[in-house]
Amino acid sequence: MENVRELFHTMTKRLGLLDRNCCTVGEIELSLVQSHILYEIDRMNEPSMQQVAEALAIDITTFSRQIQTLVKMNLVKKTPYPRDRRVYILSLTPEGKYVTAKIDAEVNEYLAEVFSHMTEFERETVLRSIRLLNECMAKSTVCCKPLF
Amino acid sequence: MENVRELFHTMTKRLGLLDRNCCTVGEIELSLVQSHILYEIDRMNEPSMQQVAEALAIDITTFSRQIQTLVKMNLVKKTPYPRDRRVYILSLTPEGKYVTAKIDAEVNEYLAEVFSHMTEFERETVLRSIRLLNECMAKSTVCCKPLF
DNA sequence: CCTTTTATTTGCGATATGCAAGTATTTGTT
DNA sequence: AACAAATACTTGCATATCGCAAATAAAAGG
Repeated sequence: MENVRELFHTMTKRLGLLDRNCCTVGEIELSLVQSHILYEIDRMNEPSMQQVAEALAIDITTFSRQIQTLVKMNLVKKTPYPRDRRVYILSLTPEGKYVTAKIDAEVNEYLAEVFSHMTEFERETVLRSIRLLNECMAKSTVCCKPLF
Repeated sequence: MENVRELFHTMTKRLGLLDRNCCTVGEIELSLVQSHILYEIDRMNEPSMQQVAEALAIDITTFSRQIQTLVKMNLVKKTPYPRDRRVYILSLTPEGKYVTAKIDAEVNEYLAEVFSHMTEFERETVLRSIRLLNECMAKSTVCCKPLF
């Protein structure tokens, strides 16, 4: 059996690099973490602070401060939750939505470029493989368990 | 076409989580970055500072300081390169080798657990897919280009 | 010999991090 | 109702990380 870790190491390294290209939209400079936060808020349904922080496995205190920054940048809105006033619901402002959509488009463009080096069949196989891998990681007892 | 980014987002998130479990060996606490540095030094052939920093796409100044820390921890050795005295060759100390091997074993164990949820055929397919993906990312003009 | 380039280090200011502790609110108990 | 315990979030603080600009030191090119 060849070195499986090597394979994963290379992949994560390259995905990381790919990721880093995707954090500037016009005037706005985002850190990687911030772009992930925007992505998660967009994806989740009226999430609370806790929920997003947990989904991204970010410490809640760090997360709290990141959100403060994003609110100041006018990308995220914090709405008090009427049924439980300890809770804040997070959402994207119109500007936040715009930025998130831009980043999403850019990432997808990058990925399309990567996939352009494959045949249609290979592309299907790779995507199916990633889907399967995600499922199996979700099943794993080692990581990810409480978070997804 | 479904959302490809979603797939990659989930995968990188989970790989990141998996990674985070792998940075403590006995008394020694490593950051994620530090464990990647050890891995690269181990893998490369008598690399210089530059080479490792570049392979990991870490800023050279940050890298310099990380190496100082790892040298203090007695995990990495810096050897002056006789042919060019500006250069330092990096290598692992016996302790560094031990720690790196331990981490490697742990990661492989985690991966084996993830793969245990697949059939042999699926496992082969997934590994082949990752290999292909790595190749295509290396070919990509968007990222990774000067680095690998 | 002197200018330029290259490899690495240091100064510094801006963030990011996470633990401990604090505030505010809700929930559970009697 | 009253109060202890739990929960959601924020702030203080000490530490770590980041990357640009500048410094140092050595090599390479004229």
